Amino acid sequence: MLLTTSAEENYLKAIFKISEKEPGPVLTNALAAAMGTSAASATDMLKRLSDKQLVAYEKYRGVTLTPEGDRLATSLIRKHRLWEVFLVEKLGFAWDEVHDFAEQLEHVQGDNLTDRLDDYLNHPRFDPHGDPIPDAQGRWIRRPQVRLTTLTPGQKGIVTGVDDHTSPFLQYLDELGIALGVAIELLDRTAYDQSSKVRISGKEYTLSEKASQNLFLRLE
Amino acid sequence: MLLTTSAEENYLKAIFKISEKEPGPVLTNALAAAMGTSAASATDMLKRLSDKQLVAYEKYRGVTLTPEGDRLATSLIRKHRLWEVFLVEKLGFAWDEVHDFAEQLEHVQGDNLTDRLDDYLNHPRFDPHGDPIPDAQGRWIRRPQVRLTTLTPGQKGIVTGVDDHTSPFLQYLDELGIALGVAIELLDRTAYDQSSKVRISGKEYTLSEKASQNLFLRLE
DNA sequence: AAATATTTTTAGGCTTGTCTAAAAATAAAT
DNA sequence: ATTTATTTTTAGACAAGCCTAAAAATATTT
Repeated sequence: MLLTTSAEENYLKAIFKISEKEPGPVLTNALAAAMGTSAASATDMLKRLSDKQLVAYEKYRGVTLTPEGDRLATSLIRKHRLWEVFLVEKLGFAWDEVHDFAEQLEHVQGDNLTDRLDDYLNHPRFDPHGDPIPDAQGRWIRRPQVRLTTLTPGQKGIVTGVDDHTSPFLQYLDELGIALGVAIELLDRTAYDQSSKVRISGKEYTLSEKASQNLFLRLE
Repeated sequence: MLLTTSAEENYLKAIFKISEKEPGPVLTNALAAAMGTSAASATDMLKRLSDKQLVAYEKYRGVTLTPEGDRLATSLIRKHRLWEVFLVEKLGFAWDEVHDFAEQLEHVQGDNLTDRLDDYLNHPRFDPHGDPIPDAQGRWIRRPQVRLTTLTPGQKGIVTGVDDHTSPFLQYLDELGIALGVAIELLDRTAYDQSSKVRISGKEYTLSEKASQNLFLRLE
């Protein structure tokens, strides 16, 4: 069994998430930016993670996760998302309040806690933001979903996720009545600023390009 | 708002617990022993806690909690015990499995988490080991309870708590069918080794003085 | 009251994780 | 192909939390 600190785990998660978006090795600067630290600190940590065989790191060439590092990062995401489900479903927090708690809870160590939590929550497959929760074997469910910006006027979709987990965005969605499972019809796209005219349960709204970019939908 | 690290919080809790048992200021060696660190490390930490006004520390004279330190320690014990209730009641862990998890969970920071957890658990007043859970205002419920070693033969009691939270003891109690709420009658005390002959739901057992010492009962 | 024993603190070091500034390597541009 | 710009690494520092060994303070004996 391998011991990891919270700091190491956070770096692993960041490497995982950057790798998801961009192919190829993760560069030091990108990692430092994601972690809110200096490039020097990132280099430092990469050496430690490399010593622990959690990443494959080549000087000046960037870093990738080893199978073990990938397994660990996946497990952290699983834990984070399961705790988010707990906080929303059981403790009644709003979807914009749970991130910081989950960020701490995901580092709690010990046998079986995650799987028991998973059982207790009835094996949820998506977290309160619509993100998939890997199962105990690290398997992911990928749903076909597209950004609102890719729809053509007249198309309809069901909200399945968000690509911005910050409070201001989530609270803005709350105000508009946008939540997971809500149906949205794209009425028109304004040529000037690419904003979206949409219909949500009968009412019409205008969403900026930025907001539209951060909304994932399953097409009807 | 005051920021504390997990290490600081653990020292505060240790000071609180030693203060509960012995009157007067807590001495450096006692604290170091409780924390499993050296006296030098304890001195080091006492300076930090003193700077943060969480303890009143006088060189060579020992340490006491300030009102703020007491408030914080109480809150940590509240959090620890609420999480233990969660782990046992909701996740189905045994009473000997939850300590290490709760030790980590008690350090999770953020507004309202504890009170929401308390609501969700229906404001339990005792944890799975029978220890009282302070309320949101830091008020304690003290129950009249005595050790099995103080009973005279013929007296009966209901198990209300344990004074040893380690797995070996708790599992031993499981084997004997001793749990919170179970009735025990002291039949006899062996003069030679002070062991207790007891009756538990019809069956007779012998408990060592050590085990008897660690069992709390409410007299019938 | 002086000597001895115990407790506590100080001094100096180590690791983790951070920083800034300088050096080195790589990439881009002329 | 050199120069210039960018990225990355190294070097040296610092705080938190721990250590051991030595010094200082307090307590106990004689």
